Amino acid sequence: MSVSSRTTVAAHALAWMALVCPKRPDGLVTSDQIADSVNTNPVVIRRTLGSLRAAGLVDSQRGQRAGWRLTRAPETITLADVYLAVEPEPLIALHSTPPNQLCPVGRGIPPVLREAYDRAERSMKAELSAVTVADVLRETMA
Amino acid sequence: MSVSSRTTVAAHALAWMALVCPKRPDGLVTSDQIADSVNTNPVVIRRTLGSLRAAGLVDSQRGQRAGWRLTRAPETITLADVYLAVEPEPLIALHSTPPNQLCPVGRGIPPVLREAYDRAERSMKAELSAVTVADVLRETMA
DNA sequence: CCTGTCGCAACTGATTCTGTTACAACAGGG
DNA sequence: CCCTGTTGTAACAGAATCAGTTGCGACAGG
Repeated sequence: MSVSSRTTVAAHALAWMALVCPKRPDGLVTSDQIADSVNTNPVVIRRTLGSLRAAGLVDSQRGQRAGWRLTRAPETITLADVYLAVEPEPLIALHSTPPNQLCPVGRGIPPVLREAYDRAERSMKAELSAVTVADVLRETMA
Repeated sequence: MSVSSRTTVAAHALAWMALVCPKRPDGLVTSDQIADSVNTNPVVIRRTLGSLRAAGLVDSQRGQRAGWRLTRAPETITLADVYLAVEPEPLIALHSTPPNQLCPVGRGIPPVLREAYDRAERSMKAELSAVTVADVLRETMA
């Protein structure tokens, strides 16, 4: 199975905010407006941006002047930051039920695979960290 | 979401075969025996090994002398080969429904993200290709 | 013909994801 | 002090996928 599309939705939302927020007097955009570009439901956007807020990438206001805002310059937000904020699970899953502990392979293999998987995941994240939201927006508009 | 445990099941099966097959006169093991080490159902093993057979990593015989056998030395089978054989999907999914084509971000962002994701996936596979089934078995038995 | 295993289809229950509805909480404007 | 528009969040639906299971035909040797 693939990793869910949450990273894509989050990256899209951030790129759109990087484009639009500077044009607004208060720098705020609503989940409805973002949802219109991503073509999904505002609640999906609020859920995803909620994870990004927990990671410190955006913040939100309630009330009459409600909306969302970037807390960092788009040049300083990488796709690795986005991925980390919305995908807490390890990239590759181990056994769904523990293997046979009476077998030396079943007993010994989980940590070995875990370590190899973790190296692979770190390598993937390193590649993602080479691309910023500003890069994504620039290439998107080109 | 995480990538499914199929890679883990496949790697476990191959490591177990690398350990056990040499001890058998005909070099064959059954899906039942592998399932006992992985602690799952033989049909799950046959499904997974079926993908590995399609990738040329193992083969199988039917009839009275039925069973499975490695077609390559474990030193030449990497975790990238295993992953490739059992996980056809791209690592990170794009939008589940196409974004708004009337928005420049919605129109332009999918290929930009796709390319960044593909670089990340290649980097992950490169790391996986540094580990062979023989490595996994050796570290598992240590 | 008998036996043991593969091959494969079909089904189940659990899980997860995306999308949706509903509504309270909130903050400012009038 | 109410009105408004948005966030925050719970709850639910439908679809997809996964791991596991059952059943049975296909097959190849003894």
